[in-house]
Amino acid sequence: MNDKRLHILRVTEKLLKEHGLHGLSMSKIVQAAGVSTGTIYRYFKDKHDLITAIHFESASQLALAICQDLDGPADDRQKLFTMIDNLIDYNERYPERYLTKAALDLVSQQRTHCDMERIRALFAPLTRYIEGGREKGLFKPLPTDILVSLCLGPIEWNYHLRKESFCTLSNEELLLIKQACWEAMLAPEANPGS
Amino acid sequence: MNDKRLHILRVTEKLLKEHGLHGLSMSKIVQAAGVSTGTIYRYFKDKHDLITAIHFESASQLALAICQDLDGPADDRQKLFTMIDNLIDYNERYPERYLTKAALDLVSQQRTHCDMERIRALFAPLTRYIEGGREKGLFKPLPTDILVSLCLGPIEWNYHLRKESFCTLSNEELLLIKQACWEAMLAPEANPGS
Amino acid sequence: MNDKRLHILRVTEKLLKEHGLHGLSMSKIVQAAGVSTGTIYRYFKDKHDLITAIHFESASQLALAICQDLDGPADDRQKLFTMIDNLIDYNERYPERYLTKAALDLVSQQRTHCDMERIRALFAPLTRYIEGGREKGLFKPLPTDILVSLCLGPIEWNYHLRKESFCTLSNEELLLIKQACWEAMLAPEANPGS
Amino acid sequence: MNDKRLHILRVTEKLLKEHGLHGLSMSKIVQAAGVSTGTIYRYFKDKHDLITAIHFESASQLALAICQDLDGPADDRQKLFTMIDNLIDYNERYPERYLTKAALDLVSQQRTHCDMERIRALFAPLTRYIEGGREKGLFKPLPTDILVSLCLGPIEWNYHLRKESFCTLSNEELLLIKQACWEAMLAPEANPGS
DNA sequence: GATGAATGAGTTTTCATTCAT
DNA sequence: CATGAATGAAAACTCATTCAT
Repeated sequence: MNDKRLHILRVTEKLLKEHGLHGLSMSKIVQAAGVSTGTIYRYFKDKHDLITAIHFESASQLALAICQDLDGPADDRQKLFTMIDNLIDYNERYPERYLTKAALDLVSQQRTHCDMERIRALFAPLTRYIEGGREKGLFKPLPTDILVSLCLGPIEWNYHLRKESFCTLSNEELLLIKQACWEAMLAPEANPGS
Repeated sequence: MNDKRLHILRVTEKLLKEHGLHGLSMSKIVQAAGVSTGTIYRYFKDKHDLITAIHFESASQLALAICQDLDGPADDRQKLFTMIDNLIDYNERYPERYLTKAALDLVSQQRTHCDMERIRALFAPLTRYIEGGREKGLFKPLPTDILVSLCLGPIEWNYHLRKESFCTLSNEELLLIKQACWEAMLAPEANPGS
Repeated sequence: MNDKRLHILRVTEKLLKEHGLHGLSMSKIVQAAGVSTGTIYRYFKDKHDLITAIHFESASQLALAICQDLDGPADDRQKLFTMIDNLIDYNERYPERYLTKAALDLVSQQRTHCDMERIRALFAPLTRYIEGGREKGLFKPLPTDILVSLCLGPIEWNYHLRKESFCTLSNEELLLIKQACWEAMLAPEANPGS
Repeated sequence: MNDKRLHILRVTEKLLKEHGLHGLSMSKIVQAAGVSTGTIYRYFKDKHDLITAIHFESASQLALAICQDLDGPADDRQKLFTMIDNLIDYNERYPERYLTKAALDLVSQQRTHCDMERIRALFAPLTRYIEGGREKGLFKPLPTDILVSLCLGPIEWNYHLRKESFCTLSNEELLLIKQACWEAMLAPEANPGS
């Protein structure tokens, strides 16, 4: 059944968050998941396959979380604010995400092109948003990656450094931050003050 | 001599960058460094100690690189531009740094308080810069960590995702980015356009 | 199966007797037992655990050997003679026992309280015999340990020093010895000659 | 100087008593003795040589301790009582002796014939005592080793089992024990009561 | 399909000993 | 004579993977 596959994935993800890739062994998974050694190899070719699957799941979930409610009718500024809220929400709910991501990065460097494409597809709403804004002349004339870094990078980096200070910020402070991220992307002409 | 300790550190760092923590074994270090097994254990208590030492070195180097030429007479905007240039420089010269950092984070979560203090001290020029600006009313009234994330996060995150596109950017594009990072920190009243 | 655990124990014991704890290595056990490295670690947590298990087995066997046929209807003097015969028999059959015991003592000093209790229980017939005799006024009014040392100590010490001369003694000589051990325990009033 | 050799011997002996042979490493000796690695190898050919030297020292000390004041004018019974007192004294002062002895036995099985002869010579007063008594018809017509086991074995075995109960015994109890050891050796005709 | 005992190559670590200074 | 850094063979132990049941 696919239930078992999912169960193993969930348990492994939890162990990764707790102990990191270094410190993850198949026997720990076996113990924690309550299945037998052989069973894991029925659902995953080998350890690498399991890790890669988790990487894919993790990236997918992040994409889904960020892009939630993005294609609605709101204006562009509001859309970014929504994404940032989504991102903060996601990070607060899964506080160890970045550790996991970092661990996975090291293993799955050779992740299949196919997987990359599927993940990229899940981020499509974000890409569309950025590219749309740039074409309208609203955002700076920079590569998409760079624009994404300008508007979401500060939040991501902050969580990466594990300064979990966002949840302690007041609404005014959060607004200041969101406004800063928004303005960072704006084209000079769209941002007359600078 | 301390030469040998340093030599082992350098070789290990190189191996870490090439194969990740995952593919690092003491015997590989022994071979690559041209020393005997026992020698490593003369200078480092065990593998963990060696990894921790590299982490410390790595963080120190980043701090030194970023804060280079920061205490000169330049104006605040120019100082940030210098730091960003330093950061880009450093990342271009050590393109695998983030892989290493990510790997190290997973191992050295329990790094000693003492080491943390020493690293923090190396970042002091950056901290002083941020706090000075905030007190002058130049920067937004936000915690230091957040301000650092706003001005350096975009670059860091971009490198973290290994989109090594900065070196392909034109000078105009780089200027746009730096300006965006600068404005992200500025207090609303200091940034009349927003 | 528990067969394998027992097999490893037996093989290890043999190696201990041949080379002492000093010359015992896991790889020698692996070779001698014809199992793989990992298998040993399935049945014993680590080397110390294996040694401790052997200690326990060894003490159990000694207790069983000594106390054999002790609870029968024989008179008290005959009972001691039986025990001494058992002890000599056991030592002749396992001539290296003391070497093993000495080796184990050094390692298992911190053997679990639980194990101690189980071993003590196996010696219960001996203890009962001694205490019964003392209460009857037949044996000297001394602690149980001391009485045991008086009646079995000479034989034990002799084997400990590896003067394996008992087997070369005549029946008359053996009888003299046994009689001496018996009289050593007797209360003065029960032993009118002294 | 011979001072250094003696110092190393003493320190090693102490370590042996504390941790057993298993757990004794040259580096521990180096640390505890405050000399350099090379120095040990100036005074002892190798580890085995060092252990053997300690064995010899240890056996010598025991012999000296037991045979102290043995050649005086006292009667035979009093002489045994003196030896037993000496033995108890020695064991109380060096409570870990047997552990050390056991450890050494395992290593020095192949101790040189020459050393054996020298140790045997140190026990000569004891041997003379036993053999003299036997020839007089006072002791049982048994081999010397056996007679030694009969009169000193109980005490030795008791200490071997680390029941350090002798120091808690009253003088009457001690007298009972000594008397028992004495009688154990006596020839039947010399011990009319049995 | 599921199990988990068995495998053994590979890893980390120890430690007696040597030798250049 | 003394030192202690360096050595490297050997030890203890791990763990991804297989396969008979």
